[in-house]
Amino acid sequence: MIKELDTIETAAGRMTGDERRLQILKVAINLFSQRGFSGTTTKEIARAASVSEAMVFKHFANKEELYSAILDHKACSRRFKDPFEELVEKTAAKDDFGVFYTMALNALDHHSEDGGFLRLMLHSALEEHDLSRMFFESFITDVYDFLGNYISQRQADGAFREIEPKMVVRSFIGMFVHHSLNNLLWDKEQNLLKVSNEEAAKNFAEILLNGITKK
Amino acid sequence: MIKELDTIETAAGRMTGDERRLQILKVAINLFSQRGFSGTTTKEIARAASVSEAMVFKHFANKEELYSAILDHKACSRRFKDPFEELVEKTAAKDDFGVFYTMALNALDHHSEDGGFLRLMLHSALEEHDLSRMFFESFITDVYDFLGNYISQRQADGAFREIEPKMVVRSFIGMFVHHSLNNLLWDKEQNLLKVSNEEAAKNFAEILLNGITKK
DNA sequence: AAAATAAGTAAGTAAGCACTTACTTTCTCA
DNA sequence: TGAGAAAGTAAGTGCTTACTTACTTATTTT
Repeated sequence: MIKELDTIETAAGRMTGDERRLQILKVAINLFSQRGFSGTTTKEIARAASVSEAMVFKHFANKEELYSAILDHKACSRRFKDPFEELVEKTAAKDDFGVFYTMALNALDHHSEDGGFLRLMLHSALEEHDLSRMFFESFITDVYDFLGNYISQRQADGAFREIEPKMVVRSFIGMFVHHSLNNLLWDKEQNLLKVSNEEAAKNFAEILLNGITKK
Repeated sequence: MIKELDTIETAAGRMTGDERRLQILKVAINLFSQRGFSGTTTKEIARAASVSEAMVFKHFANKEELYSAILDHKACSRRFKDPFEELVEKTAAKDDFGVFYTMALNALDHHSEDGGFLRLMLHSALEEHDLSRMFFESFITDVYDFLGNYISQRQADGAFREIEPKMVVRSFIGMFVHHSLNNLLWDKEQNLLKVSNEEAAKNFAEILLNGITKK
């Protein structure tokens, strides 16, 4: 909302084509995440990027293509694979708390750093755009596989109770995603519940682990 | 999507003012929940209600007021209080599983019966409309109080571990809300995870209860 | 059955939308 | 240094939007 200005990195002035393209893209990401696709006008995008509307259409054939470009940008630029790297050691060490804590904390930090990301995902899911569908198919299914496999393995070890692993994954993801959604949409001032991401991650991991370990 | 026709209750024909008003409102709720506020045109609403656009504006001064009317309608018509009644007995009986199971199942059933409700809430939250803010302030805070108090009480009984009750409530709500969101937005065909509401509610309640009871 | 009232519409209006055209300014390098 | 290329714009285009006006039809009331 007040962010409109700081996205325009170096005031105005002439840029190279690639610079301008990227700048328009970033401005668009910002606006789409705030107002959604149909709620954002190309005029607003141009204004926020301090260029004429014609420049927007020089770089992107139409509004729809701008939206698709966001998909490429977010999909490429995001380190959607590396949170796993950190987790692989912890799974190897069978550090149950470490696995769940790290997973939750990474997600919570990502969500609070880049609130626009969640908003964008929600908007595109509601508008039934490809953006969230592709994210879901490429990333979320991986998370379910990764965590699901770990849980199965620990069940085989006799460490965890017998429950459908996917139900466990869904429960856990639900905890921190819903927490981020609350902070982003309904309880921005955190009147209802104010905790650090570390504290939240710790609580979520503890509840879940106690919930699934054998006594 | 295919629903457009069955909302028009008795084909066309002349209606009384109140009947027509309600019919337009229902049609609007349907469309707003699918496409959001800025994604829905007054022309579409009129078409879906088989009346002229002028009729829409005879009953609602402007598009904004239509949105507000939805708030009144949903807030009044909903039995936002009675899920508690069922819970009160269970809390009185200190039936821990019953409390959490019933809460989850009620919510899950409500969400799958009326998918439009969740979509409407999300749209209005993203668009920063009053609809979801009022729902949050009137209903969600009550849930936190109700469940939070129960948890505190059971902690005093020595039945539950010492954790911030509100963190427990958030964890639990997260489980089933996220589950509904998944079924509604990302995994409609339930390829990733297919369970009945009863099964899901049972699992959520068990995980949470084991997660917070003293050993 | 005439007068009054309420339900309904066809055909607008001005502003806003995504997108284009025709043109100017600034940079680059042979 | 000057020609070609790329960055930039002002001022449109036709269509869609939320909303209105001036009128017609059906139902009640007396």
